[in-house]
Amino acid sequence: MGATKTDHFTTQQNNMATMAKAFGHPARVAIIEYLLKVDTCICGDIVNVLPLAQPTVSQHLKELKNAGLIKGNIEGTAICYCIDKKGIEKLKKYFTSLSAQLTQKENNCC
Amino acid sequence: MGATKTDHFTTQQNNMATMAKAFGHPARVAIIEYLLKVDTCICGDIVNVLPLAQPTVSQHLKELKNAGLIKGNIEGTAICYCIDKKGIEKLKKYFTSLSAQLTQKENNCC
DNA sequence: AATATCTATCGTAATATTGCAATATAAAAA
DNA sequence: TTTTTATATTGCAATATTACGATAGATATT
Repeated sequence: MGATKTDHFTTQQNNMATMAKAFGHPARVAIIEYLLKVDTCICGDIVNVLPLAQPTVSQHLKELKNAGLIKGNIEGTAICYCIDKKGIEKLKKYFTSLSAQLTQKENNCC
Repeated sequence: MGATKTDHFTTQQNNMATMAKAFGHPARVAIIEYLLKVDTCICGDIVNVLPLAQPTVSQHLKELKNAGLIKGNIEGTAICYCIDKKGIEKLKKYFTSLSAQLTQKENNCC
């Protein structure tokens, strides 16, 4: 085996997993944090900032894009990448909800 | 190759990636959601709830534990698993912060 | 047109993950 | 003590991920 059994879980669960998975690599965390830091969206310098080769960075960007965490527009010869707020918002809402439910429960037997 | 280059990123970035990665599988999302749903912490029935074999579930539980997302106490013959609030809280804070920073910026060129 | 620049894709090697059967471990019940 | 019950570990096969060199495509610049 080796393939995830996505069929057996709900769409929501799979969606959450996909987004979280995209965040599950330090390089992609670094990319998001860099995109947040820089003022402009013209982000042709991501490769220079990361300690990884250009094809590797390109691959990570693709995954972030597929997960709905960043958007990419063609801007002349360069590509303009920026964070997709919707994706971050979904993650925020999910964990905020989890946290709130936990506080309500207070079943701390552990 | 194939191994993540953790050395080149900050501890915080690696920590975030580790926690997010633990959430990056629908079975583990389902486990967290189940632990949240049930009232008690005595969770010997996780295996019966999931569409996966016992060793597979055990492995997923181990990963969630290593990532600091659940806690496990020995409770006689069964093991008492429950959510580790600290972990969820960290994720919540991180994404809440990201979201807040995004709202402040408003540099929506995309 | 030729060149330079930026990004994507392909191909491939190294490593990690997923999943399960078989087995081990440990405590409760008989 | 033997058996049952619950969970962990081991070993292995299938698949996915990570990383990069080589190369392709597309737009600026000369």
